[in-house]
Amino acid sequence: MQSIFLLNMAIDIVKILHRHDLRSTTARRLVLKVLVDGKKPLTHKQILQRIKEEYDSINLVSIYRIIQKFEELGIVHSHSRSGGFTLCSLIGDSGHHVLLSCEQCGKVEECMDKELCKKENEIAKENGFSPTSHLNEIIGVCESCQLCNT
Amino acid sequence: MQSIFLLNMAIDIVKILHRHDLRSTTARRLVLKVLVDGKKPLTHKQILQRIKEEYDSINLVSIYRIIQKFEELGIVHSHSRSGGFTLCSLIGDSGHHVLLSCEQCGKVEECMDKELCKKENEIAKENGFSPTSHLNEIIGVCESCQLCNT
DNA sequence: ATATTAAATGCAAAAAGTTTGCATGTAGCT
DNA sequence: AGCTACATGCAAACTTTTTGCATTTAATAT
Repeated sequence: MQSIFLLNMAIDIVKILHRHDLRSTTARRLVLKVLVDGKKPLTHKQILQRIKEEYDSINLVSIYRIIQKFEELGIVHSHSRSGGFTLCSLIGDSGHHVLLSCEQCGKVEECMDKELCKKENEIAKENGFSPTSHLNEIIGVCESCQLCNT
Repeated sequence: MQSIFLLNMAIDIVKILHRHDLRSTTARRLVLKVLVDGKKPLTHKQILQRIKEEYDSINLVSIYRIIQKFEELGIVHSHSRSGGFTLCSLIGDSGHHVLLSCEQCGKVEECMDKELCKKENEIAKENGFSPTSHLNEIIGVCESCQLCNT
């Protein structure tokens, strides 16, 4: 795999990797770049597709391993969903991940909410749990599908 | 498959099925009974195991189909989790499902919370979503594992 | 620059979960 | 009891995810 595109890759990407004591490999840079640019949760396959379209080909297995590593280090969250796929999203510092998934068009959006996070920590506490992370999914019908239905 | 145990099966089970216009088959009664008795989320395989242990053998495929049907009718929720398995739990009328899963011992508890439900509906509304259901998972360390760690 | 070494990747194949097609069996009804 | 539509079992397909091993590569020292 070549690294032609390394030059115009945001420096942050490499920084993030080094900050976590990760070797800055081409595959890792690409996965991270796609997640940053994507600005929304992606499945492993989608990550692969985007990398293929925009850059070069890498192996799906590597994406699994990279995501796993990123997750261990707290760089991404992966969220298993019914239907047999898993969404991966960057962990920001803006609070708590909530997935809004439309049961009609299948679109998945993501939003953040700090209050929800707080509330969940309370629930954890009430049950004797020491929380490390949360996952939320709200299933419903999105705005555009609601309009179509009328 | 015999129906020896049909006699001492709570009448509610059959009622629930009929209320949803479902044929009261042995397999469905067993799945429902195990979920009711279990009082906690179970995977498809766990449901199968319990049925095998306590009653008779049925096919895993049937469990998948039964759970799918139950889910369509709003009798159960299934919650995909990282690690490649899906938990099925009865939908009660006590509010909102929250899974508390311990990352050390793997134990999964379930609790209900109406406020969380309300908060999530607000979030959905803010994002133009018309919510139909929610899923929550709080990952952390349970009480007993915390004690072991000290 | 080159060599070294531990770590990361690619490939193939296995493993696990889930779905599908089809023949058979059964619940609910007459 | 017989009919019919629906449910189940079985085998096999399909999808996602994991694993083992040989090869390649990043980071470091020479």
